[in-house]
Amino acid sequence: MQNITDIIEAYLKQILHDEKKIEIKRQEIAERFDCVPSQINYVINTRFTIEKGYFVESKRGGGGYIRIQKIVILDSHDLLDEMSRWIGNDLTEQAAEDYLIRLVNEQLLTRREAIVVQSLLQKESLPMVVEDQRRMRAHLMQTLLKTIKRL
Amino acid sequence: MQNITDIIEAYLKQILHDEKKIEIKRQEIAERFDCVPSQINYVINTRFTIEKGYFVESKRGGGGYIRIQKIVILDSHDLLDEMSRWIGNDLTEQAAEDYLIRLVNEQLLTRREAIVVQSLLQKESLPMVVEDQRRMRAHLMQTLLKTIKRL
DNA sequence: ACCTCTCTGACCATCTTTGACTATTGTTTG
DNA sequence: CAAACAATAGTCAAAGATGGTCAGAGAGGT
Repeated sequence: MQNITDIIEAYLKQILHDEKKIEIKRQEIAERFDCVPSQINYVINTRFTIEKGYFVESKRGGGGYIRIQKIVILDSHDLLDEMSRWIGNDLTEQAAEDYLIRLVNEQLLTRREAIVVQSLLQKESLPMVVEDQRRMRAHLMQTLLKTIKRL
Repeated sequence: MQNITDIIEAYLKQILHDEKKIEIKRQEIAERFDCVPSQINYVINTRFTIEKGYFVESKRGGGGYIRIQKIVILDSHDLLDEMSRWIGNDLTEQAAEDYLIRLVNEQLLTRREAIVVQSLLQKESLPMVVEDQRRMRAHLMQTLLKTIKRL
């Protein structure tokens, strides 16, 4: 626990223990721990990832900030990872529908949510040649799986 | 929330909470918050857009004013049609988010649904050049609006 | 030595603030 | 009434204020 990364990590987690969400200014934290600002990005990228159960938002410019909140990781995390692996970067419309049905059955999505997503993944919504469509559909589904983790 | 833009935004919205329409003088507001007049234009252009559900009118010259009102579209079918028209075939990520927030406020989508859709419309989910991205995003949003009608 | 994790800094992206210049409308004057 | 003047608001580009990225240097362990 001697390196700055660990120290900053501990500092932030200690605050998160009390508050369910914190908002920091990158520059301020960097000054407080006497390091370069990008160090804060490193801490966040290695210690506050979605896999570790954190959701991070930020804004640049005047009045900018970095916001971190703890999220609940679903039990079905493994299912999502597996699906992600199965899908890879190619997905047909039928397969997409099957996956969505599965997600609804697992109660990871509501029926309405599945309908919305399905409509966005159907070929009519993806105006491009079929191979691109399938790649695009896979890409969108991958995004969905990631998003579900923080719902 | 220390930047002037957010402060002025909050001030105006707080008034709009009680009055359904406000009329301000640009110079006056600028003085009250000790900023340049064009700052007020910035606030209006970024925080009181049509996507966010505001209608702004103004007049120059003696007795000039800026009038802001919250747009109320009672019939949700009409709202969806209006949005569809506003969007056309070009949509930025920020505008998309604003529309989704609006849909949530109008209770046409749940928060979760909006988050899912937003994640699918963000640039990371649309691997193509920016112009195509915007066209694609508009296309997907149009699909969404159509889908909502039959949910 | 080699590998992995950490740290740094130059450069990039985005949002905000400012001010000079422009456009429009109302009022006064010749 | 037209021209000048006054009073507003709009536009836009540059500067300021943040946060993000990435490649390479540094440090610690095997």
